[in-house]
Amino acid sequence: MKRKTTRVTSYDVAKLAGVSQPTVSRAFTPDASIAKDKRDRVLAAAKQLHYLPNSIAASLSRARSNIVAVIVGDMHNPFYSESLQAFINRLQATNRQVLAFTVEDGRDCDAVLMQALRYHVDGIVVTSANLSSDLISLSQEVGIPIALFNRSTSDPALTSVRCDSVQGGGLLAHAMFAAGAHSYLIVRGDPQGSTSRLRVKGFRDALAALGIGDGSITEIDGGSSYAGSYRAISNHFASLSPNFPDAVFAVNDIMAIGCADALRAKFNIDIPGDIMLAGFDGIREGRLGPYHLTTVRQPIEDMVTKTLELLGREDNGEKPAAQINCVLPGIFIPGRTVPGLEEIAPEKALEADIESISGKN
Amino acid sequence: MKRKTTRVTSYDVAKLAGVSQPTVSRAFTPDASIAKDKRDRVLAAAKQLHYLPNSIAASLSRARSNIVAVIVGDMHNPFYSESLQAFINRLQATNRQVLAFTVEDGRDCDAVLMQALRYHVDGIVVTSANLSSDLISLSQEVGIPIALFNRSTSDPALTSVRCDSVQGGGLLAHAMFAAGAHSYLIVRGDPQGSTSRLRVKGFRDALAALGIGDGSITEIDGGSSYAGSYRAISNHFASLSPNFPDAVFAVNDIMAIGCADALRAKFNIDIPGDIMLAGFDGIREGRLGPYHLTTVRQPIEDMVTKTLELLGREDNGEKPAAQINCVLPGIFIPGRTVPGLEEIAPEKALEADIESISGKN
DNA sequence: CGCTTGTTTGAATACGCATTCATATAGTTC
DNA sequence: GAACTATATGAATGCGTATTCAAACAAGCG
Repeated sequence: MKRKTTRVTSYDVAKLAGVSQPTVSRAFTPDASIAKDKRDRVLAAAKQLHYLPNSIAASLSRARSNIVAVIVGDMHNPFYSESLQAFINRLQATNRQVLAFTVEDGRDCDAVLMQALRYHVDGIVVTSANLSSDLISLSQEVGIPIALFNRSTSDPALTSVRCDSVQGGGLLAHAMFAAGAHSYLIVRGDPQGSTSRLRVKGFRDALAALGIGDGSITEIDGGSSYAGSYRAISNHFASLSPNFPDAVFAVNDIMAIGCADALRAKFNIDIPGDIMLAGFDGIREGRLGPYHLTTVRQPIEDMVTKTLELLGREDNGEKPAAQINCVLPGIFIPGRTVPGLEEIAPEKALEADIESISGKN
Repeated sequence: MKRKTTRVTSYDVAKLAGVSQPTVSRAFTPDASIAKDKRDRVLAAAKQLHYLPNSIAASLSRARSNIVAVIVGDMHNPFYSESLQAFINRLQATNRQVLAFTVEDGRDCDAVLMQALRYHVDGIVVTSANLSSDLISLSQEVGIPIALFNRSTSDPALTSVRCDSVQGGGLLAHAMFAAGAHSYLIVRGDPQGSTSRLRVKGFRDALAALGIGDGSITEIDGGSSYAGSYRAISNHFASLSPNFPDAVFAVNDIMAIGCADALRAKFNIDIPGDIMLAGFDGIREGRLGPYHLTTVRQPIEDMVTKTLELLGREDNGEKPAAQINCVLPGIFIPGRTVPGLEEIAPEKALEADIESISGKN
């Protein structure tokens, strides 16, 4: 006796409106060839019967689901929940749906990717997760395009969109150097991912060009998380005390925040008075009062735009001749964790920060 | 010449394995009645052909999609992105997918809800959004259950799960009173939603019972956001100066954080030395070093469990006799924004906070 | 008026799987 | 070995839509 609500189908509507089923279908298709009066009759009948076109059936029939899968890796990093949010908003605006997946840290995203493939989604966005080449070729086989978001890849079968980590790292190095830093500490992230590596590279290369030798730069492993960085920098500074570096570069904002909290709580360090600090990503949390992180913002909106454009292009069968690795420049955001950078009046900057944290409410 | 990848179907696999199509279907169904050797043959053939069962087709055939829609209202409040994350994790673990939607602040979620209904999802979770009664009855008509998350409702057609705002508000009132507060400021949230109203009620009722009269309590409107609260409390305090209240209760954590930032930046107020502060929700941001908010945590995991249980129950046709409004108690989290509450050793509390911010990385 | 062009329409069918039902096979019991 | 029972299998069908395709019709033109 389950689900006695016998579904209303397009046939029911057709009967009531005195037309055929295909006509009902056409009535709900924007550019279909159908007489205005018929469409009106159909829509009226549909409303009367509470008819809702079944998108599942439509997907099957059209061999196109209007669904995009978004696989998010590190949901503990606000950058990725901001990204997910951006994807949802954008896709929703173009009448597509988001099938959302998460992958536990370190777990392979293969199982999850498989799920997405089964739904014959129009495309798959993979964020901060490592996928096996088996799955990549499977997706090729099935004909579902995959795009990496904020990850680069050497696999020619994959499209990727990311922010220019090298350039961004360089911007921060220049800022800290200009502010007078002599000795540097780099707090690395996930050694697996390309992102951390490239940011560090950009940072170090720029310092090298400025004449800062390797002897003035130390690297420690912050595990890509708040807690990891908090602990890593605590341990490191404890062993160093009181010979601290002038500047700390954490490869992302959430780690920089962890560093800030640790330095203040455990070593009573003033930022930027005693030590300057920079992050990367431009997450909203970095704009909170106690931080005002100097950072490089990833242009999320543009990256989302580009990602969806590339996915759509592939989906239309336009196989790119060469691999597409779209790299967008990062945007330097002067904060208060590196001295001498207030380009806008402090009060203005504060206002902007406040707005950026919670939209236009 | 689009999409020349002619899909591999169960028929192709059947042919290769030398069985019928239903046998292929059974091979992929866990508890189906099928001989082991056949299943192996089928699975081998499937692998060889890169066959992936088409979940869309299965949904259509089974009249059950294994998809749950989650509609999130205020994505700028981390509580909701944490909730979304919890839903994704939980559903994924039970082999179901999440179709994620967002609703702009203030916009009606009707259009979005309609989309969800069209996909014939198994259930819809609505978070922090207001839906019209038209849509509610439509969902009834179509037979798709809806559950409200962190929202209560008087509509008997709806199921809801939320945290006990009244009890939680009371807990905070007691804590602040015990810490010696005499005059109170309440920063309200969205006047539309029940959540803010009930938290304020719980807070005020408890204070009244403790002998604090209305004359000692002021309310201002914080607009439910960081920026709104920041500005509201700034304006209010500017007009008050220097006669400030002893205690500020913001109806949610993100607002409390906004208050903390404003009080510190604009009035150089020490928390809790000069003024104590409390929030509500238990978001991760509240555990960051500069805040350590005293708050009431919503038991998200339990709430998610309960929500899905209720959705599933309805989906199986078990129409509840009466409306179900599940209310779970909030958990008092002693922080450092109300004095005298460190029940655990400070260092332990700090460790716990650090972990809670970024999982077990 | 005959012809062509263009627009609507409905009959038929495909999409890919799950399920029902009837049949066939293997296994059990007396 | 007959009479059952349990288990496996395949033929046929349904899920609800979109899309052919051909027929019907209206309009435009010489």
